[in-house]
Amino acid sequence: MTDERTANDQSPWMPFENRRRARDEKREAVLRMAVQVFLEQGYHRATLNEVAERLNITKPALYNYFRSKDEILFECWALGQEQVDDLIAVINRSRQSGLGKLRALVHAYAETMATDFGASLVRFDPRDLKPHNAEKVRAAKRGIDLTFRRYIAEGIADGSIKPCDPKLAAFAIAGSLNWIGHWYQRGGSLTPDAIADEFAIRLTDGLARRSVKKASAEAAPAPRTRKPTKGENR
Amino acid sequence: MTDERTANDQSPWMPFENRRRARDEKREAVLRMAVQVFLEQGYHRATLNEVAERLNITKPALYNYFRSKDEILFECWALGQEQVDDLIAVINRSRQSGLGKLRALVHAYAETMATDFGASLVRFDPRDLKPHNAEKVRAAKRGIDLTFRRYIAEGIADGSIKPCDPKLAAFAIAGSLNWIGHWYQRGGSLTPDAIADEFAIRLTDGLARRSVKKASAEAAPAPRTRKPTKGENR
Amino acid sequence: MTDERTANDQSPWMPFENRRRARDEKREAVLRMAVQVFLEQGYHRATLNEVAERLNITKPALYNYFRSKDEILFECWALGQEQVDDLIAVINRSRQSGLGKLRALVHAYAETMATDFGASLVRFDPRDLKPHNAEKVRAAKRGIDLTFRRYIAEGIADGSIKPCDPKLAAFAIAGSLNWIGHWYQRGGSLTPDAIADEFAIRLTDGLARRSVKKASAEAAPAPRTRKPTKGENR
Amino acid sequence: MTDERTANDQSPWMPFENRRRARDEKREAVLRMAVQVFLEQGYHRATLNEVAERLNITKPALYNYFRSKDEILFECWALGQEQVDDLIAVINRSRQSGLGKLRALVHAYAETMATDFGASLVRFDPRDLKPHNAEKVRAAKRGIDLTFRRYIAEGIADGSIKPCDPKLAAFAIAGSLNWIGHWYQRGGSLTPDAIADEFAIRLTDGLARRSVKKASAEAAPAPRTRKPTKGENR
DNA sequence: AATGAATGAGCATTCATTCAT
DNA sequence: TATGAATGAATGCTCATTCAT
Repeated sequence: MTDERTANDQSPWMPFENRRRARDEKREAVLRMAVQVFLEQGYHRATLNEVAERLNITKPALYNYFRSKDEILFECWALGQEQVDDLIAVINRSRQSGLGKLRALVHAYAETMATDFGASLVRFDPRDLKPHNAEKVRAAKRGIDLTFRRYIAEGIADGSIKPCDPKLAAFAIAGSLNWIGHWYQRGGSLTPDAIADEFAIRLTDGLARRSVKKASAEAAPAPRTRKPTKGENR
Repeated sequence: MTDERTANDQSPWMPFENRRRARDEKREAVLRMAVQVFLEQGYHRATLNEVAERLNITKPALYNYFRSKDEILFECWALGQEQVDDLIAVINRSRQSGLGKLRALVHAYAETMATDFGASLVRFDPRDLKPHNAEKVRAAKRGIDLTFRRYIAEGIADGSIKPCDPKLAAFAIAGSLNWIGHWYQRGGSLTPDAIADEFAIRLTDGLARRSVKKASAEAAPAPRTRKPTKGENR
Repeated sequence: MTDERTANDQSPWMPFENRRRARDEKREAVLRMAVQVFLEQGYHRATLNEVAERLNITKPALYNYFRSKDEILFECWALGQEQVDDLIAVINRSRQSGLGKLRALVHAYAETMATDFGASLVRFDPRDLKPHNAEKVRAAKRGIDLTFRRYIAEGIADGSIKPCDPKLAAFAIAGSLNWIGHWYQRGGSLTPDAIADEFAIRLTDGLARRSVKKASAEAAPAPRTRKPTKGENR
Repeated sequence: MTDERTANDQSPWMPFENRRRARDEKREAVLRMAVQVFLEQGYHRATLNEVAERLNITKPALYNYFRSKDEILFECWALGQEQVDDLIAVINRSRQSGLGKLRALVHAYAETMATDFGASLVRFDPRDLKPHNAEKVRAAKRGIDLTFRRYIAEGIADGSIKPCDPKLAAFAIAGSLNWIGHWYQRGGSLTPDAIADEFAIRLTDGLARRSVKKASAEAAPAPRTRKPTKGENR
């Protein structure tokens, strides 16, 4: 923590840059500690004192970086959301069948759920946020849900996924994944990657026109289709 | 103590019975209102005042029926757990394949998740309870999880379920189901029964040695998506 | 509780008398239990529920006999005060020297302090009473104090007591005695009578123109320290 | 408050010192006010609000210095106990006969009883404390009692005190002294010093092998520790 | 940028007391 | 007379937030 400070004193050329970097680093450090404490104890039972103490600072110091406890909560969520947004963006850019995209999303999302910020997406309660932010959260959740549905619809359209109700299928899959955020614990017998692998298969196998096992046994190349326009999914 | 009272009246055991029944009814009314408020606002944001006011009584009156806020929380959970215990007991007594039991459990559990007390099983935080009760909750959760795994293992043993890791499969299924407690809202477009039907198929189809569709296609020429005869699932 | 009731029903001839007697007996029973609980736990920590439960009745039942908790407290005190008043009345009527009266008072007061109602004289706080009653208590306390002083003054006048400041002497003696109410416990190694004997000597010996020891040594060749015939002390 | 700032510029280690001192001073101020309110109204009737308001702060501010109401009570008691411990330590170090030590203790203890913190030793109820602290209090009380007994026993051994039962003698003396804490009021006609003088003589005269009066009459220089003149009061 | 101190708002809980039965 | 139920009043305590330094 004091490292940046000293660094700052030693490099007077870019004091501003350094300061801002130091500030951002501290901000992040707060979030990393906060998300941990919030997950560990629950948002309401967790106190800012606890967060501050673990950072070896005092409570009011937190207010240099955040305006309120719920803003901290929101930022924790936002970091997790950012991860998901990125991961969706990558998949969106990829050229795969609907099933392929769905599997990629399941895999990546499962891994995310095993991180602190990822878990914060499903273990924090939007009602603890200011209405303004709560709405952002709800919108983002809807967005993720729609992405699941879209991939499924794409898969149905391109024949990689058996016809089904995308809405309920998405709920089922998302439920399994979100639940990871509740039961996964670091240091358990399962690595996030293993979980992700397993879920990517299991959750989509029932939907696949050809199950993974059979498909790979037959060595049939994954059916590829064009990417349908968004309008088509809806 | 109440003997003179009862003896005094005409129906010796009625008044006492009546009193006790009235008391139990009120206790339950409190729980029904409390679970509603707790789900609606979240345990910490909800105040006993709110619960009491909605019941047209005053806060201290609640203490005639419960010793503390967290005891109310626990009792809400307990009512939900009771439902699940009952439902598992019934399935345990039934003579079905592992797959059959699993499907029956999925169906019944899904329906339970759509009730207030059912949702309280997954939306309340055991850490809000006294250690004593928190442990009971955790034990019960473990119990449910083990039931899922057991049915799967049975299914693998009797050939109705494809070989797989019961632990992860159980997590995946339970996750989907538990998530219902988070998104289901009364008055939505989906009835609990419809959800339960759909989940019973979808979540188990991937595990079944023969998928529902194929199996029914072979057995009966009526390809059903949504609503198979209930008898079939169970 | 029901005993009086039945007795009442069986002897319809004097129902009124019986009722009143029963009522008074219950009233006293309440006071005996209350003083015990109050002493044991302290007035504020003690609840009427506790008192009632130990009597196998319910809290509101107490209100048939007393108007308020502090009235119970006052009545406990009053019973103790009555004892002291009686005991002073007896001594006042006796024909003794001032020293003799003082010793008699010390002895009797010490014994009283070892009773529940006696202890209530010094262990309850008048500020817990309604102003009306608090004033009665204070007046009575002053009365006792004045009695001590009067006996001392009488003793000085009649030569049985060495000249001294009656006020401070009374304080010193009363203090020792009152303190008994704080430390005495039933079942301890000292009997109330033994304590009373000892205090009667010790607290007055310093005041006596002739100490007990010397006096008795002159009168009788049996030097006694601990246990003179009761008659002698009084 | 501005003091630290100025001091800060001049002496680097001052501000911390100053802060701590300021804090300690405030803590003490709280205790001084609290003991006053507690004595005045009784612990249970006194509210932290009252204490805070008299200090021109708000209730929660008190929690910067103490963890709970009963901790404040305990600290009040502790300050008084400290005084007594010190005073006993001094007497223990002195070279006097048992009688001399006893008289010194009586005198000093009497004076202490006329202070707020001294009175708190006997007017607060250990049962209002957490078990942990209550035990400390009881142990300390036993310690004081034993000190009285020890001095008496020493006196008997060295011949300065007439043979007697140290236990009861200690009770009698301590009772008189403790009672001071109940009746003494600032602004009364008696000064603490006068009371102490009087009690030191009166309470020990009965025990002395030679009474003060006689002894001084015989021209034996009274072995005095604390307070020579004022013979008039005696 | 950081801190000690203070505050305001809120909430669970307790308990004497009342009342209808 | 006794009870179950309900209430009002009060209070200790917590904690996010602010402010002067």
